[in-house]
Amino acid sequence: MPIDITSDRPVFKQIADHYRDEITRGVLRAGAALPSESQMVKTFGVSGGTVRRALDLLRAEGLVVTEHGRGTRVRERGAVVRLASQRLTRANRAAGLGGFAADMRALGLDYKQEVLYLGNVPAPAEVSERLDVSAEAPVFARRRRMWGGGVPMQLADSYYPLDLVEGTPIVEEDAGPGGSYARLEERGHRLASFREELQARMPTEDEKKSLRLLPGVPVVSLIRTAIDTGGRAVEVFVSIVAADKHVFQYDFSAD
Amino acid sequence: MPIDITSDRPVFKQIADHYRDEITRGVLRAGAALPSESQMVKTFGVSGGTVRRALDLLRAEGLVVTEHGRGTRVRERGAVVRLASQRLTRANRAAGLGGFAADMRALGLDYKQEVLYLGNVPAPAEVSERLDVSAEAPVFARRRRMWGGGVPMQLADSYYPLDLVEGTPIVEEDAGPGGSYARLEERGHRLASFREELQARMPTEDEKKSLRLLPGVPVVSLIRTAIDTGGRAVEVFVSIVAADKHVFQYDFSAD
DNA sequence: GAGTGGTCTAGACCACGAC
DNA sequence: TCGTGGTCTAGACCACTCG
Repeated sequence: MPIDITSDRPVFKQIADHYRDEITRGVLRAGAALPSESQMVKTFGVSGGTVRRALDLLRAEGLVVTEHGRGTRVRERGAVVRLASQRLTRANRAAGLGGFAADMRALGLDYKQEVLYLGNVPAPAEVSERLDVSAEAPVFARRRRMWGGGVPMQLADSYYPLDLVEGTPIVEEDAGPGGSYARLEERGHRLASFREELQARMPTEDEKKSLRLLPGVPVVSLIRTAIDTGGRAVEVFVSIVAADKHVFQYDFSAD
Repeated sequence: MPIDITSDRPVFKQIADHYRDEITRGVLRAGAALPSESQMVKTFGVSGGTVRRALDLLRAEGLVVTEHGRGTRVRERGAVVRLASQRLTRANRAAGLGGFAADMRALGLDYKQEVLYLGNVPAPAEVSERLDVSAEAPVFARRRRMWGGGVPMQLADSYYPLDLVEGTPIVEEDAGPGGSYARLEERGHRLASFREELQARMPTEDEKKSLRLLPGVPVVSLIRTAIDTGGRAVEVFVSIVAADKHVFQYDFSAD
C-alpha cells in the first residue's frame, strides 16, 4: 500500500516487492489468492499495465501462478524427488527397476516411461565428446519422457556406441529387467563408475512445453557417462530435469 | 517479420519467437546487437509496449541482455567453473588452498573471499536438521561471498557446532592454511565423507543483487554436510551458486 | 452475465550513453 | 544533441471461469 511515488524504484517493482514480502513472510501462504488485478489498480492507484508488470515479475520468479479467468495464487510446491547417487549402485540396480522407476516407487508415485524415439542419430557434441566416437558419428539413441505422479518429470536421452547395442533389447521399446545397464553387463561390459555433470539454466520453449513447466522454473541438464571396467564409456545419458521437482544428492568419501 | 495477426499466438510472443530462432540458429551470435526497440516497432508494425514485452520474455529466458541507452545484445556466456567432487579429497585439501580457491586458480582467475559475517546465530532449519543440534540452537556461522575473476560467484555460509570451533582460527577472518577442514582435523575430527545436496531455483531479489545475476539466471542451492570418522556432522555448508558460471561434476563407483 | 486475466495501442515523459 | 531503453497511463477489446 505504501508505493512511494518519489522513490526512484519503479512502481511496478514496488508492487512486486509488496507481495513478495507477504509471501516470504508467510502472510500469504501457498495456495492463497492475491487480489484481482482490477482490485490492485484501485488499492495502489495505478494503471492496469503497471499492475500487470508487477505480476509478470512475480511469475518469472516462480512465486505465483496465474490462471486465466480464475486469478493469481501463491505457488504451491509439489513433492520433490531425491535423486541420490546410490540409486545407481550395483545392489540397487540388481533390485530390478531402473533408477528412475525405483525413485518414483519409493515416493509412492506411479511411474510411466514414454518412448519418444528409438534409432540411430548423429552424435550430438556433448555425446561424441564423452563417448569414444568422432563428431556426428552415428550412435544409437533412446529418447524418452519420464512421468511420475501423472506429471512429466524429465526428458531422458541415452546414447550408445552401435556395436554395444546391436541385437540387444536396448534397441527395443522395453530394454528388459534391470534396464539397459543390465544388458550392457550381460554383454561383458561390467560397469565400473559413473560421472555426472550438472548445470542449471532456464528451459527452452520446447522443454517448457514438454515438461509442462510453469514460468520461473529452471531445468537441470544432467549428463551421466557410464564407464566400464576397461575404461570405456559405454553410455552417455543426457537428461533435462524439472528443477522444482528434484533434489540431487551425492555422498562421497573425504579421502 | 512474418507476424501472423490471424494466429492465436500473441504478437509479442511471435516477435520473441523470431529472435529466439535467430539466436538458436546462430544467425545472431553472442554479443550481436538486436535492432533497437523503435526499429522493431517499424519493422513489425506494432506499438512500443508490445515490442517491450517480447524483449521481456527473451531477457527472462536469459537469451539477451539489455543496457540502458546502449541497446539489446545476445547474451555472452562467460567462463564456466567446474566444481568436481574430487576437489574435496584429502590429497587436494592438503595442497593448501580451500576448494574454491583451488578451482579459481586452476582457471587462471583471481580469487577473493569477502567475509560478510562471523559469529553465533540460531541454526536455520536446513542446518539444525543436518548438524546434530536442536532447532534454533546457537551455532557458529561464517558467511562469505566468493569472487572469481572480479565477479561474485557464490554466497557461502558455513555452520559449525560451537564446541568444535571455540578457540580455533575458524572463528577468525582467516581460518588458516587448508581452511576450516584442516582445523577440524587438527582438533581430532578426521573427515570421513561428504554429502552434497543440490537444488536449482530462481534467485531471490537479495541473491540477485549480491551475485549480480542477470535476468533469467537461476541459482543452485548447494548444501554440503561434512561427516567425521565418528559419524558426526561437523560442518554444514550452505551455498548459493550462480548457475551460469558453474558446472557440478561427481564421479562415483558403480558398485 | 459478472468478474477475471490477456493483449494491444498511442502517446507522454524520463534516464542513460555516445558523439 | 540524438538515439536508446525505462516507466506509466487510459482505454479498448478479447478470452476464460464460474454461477
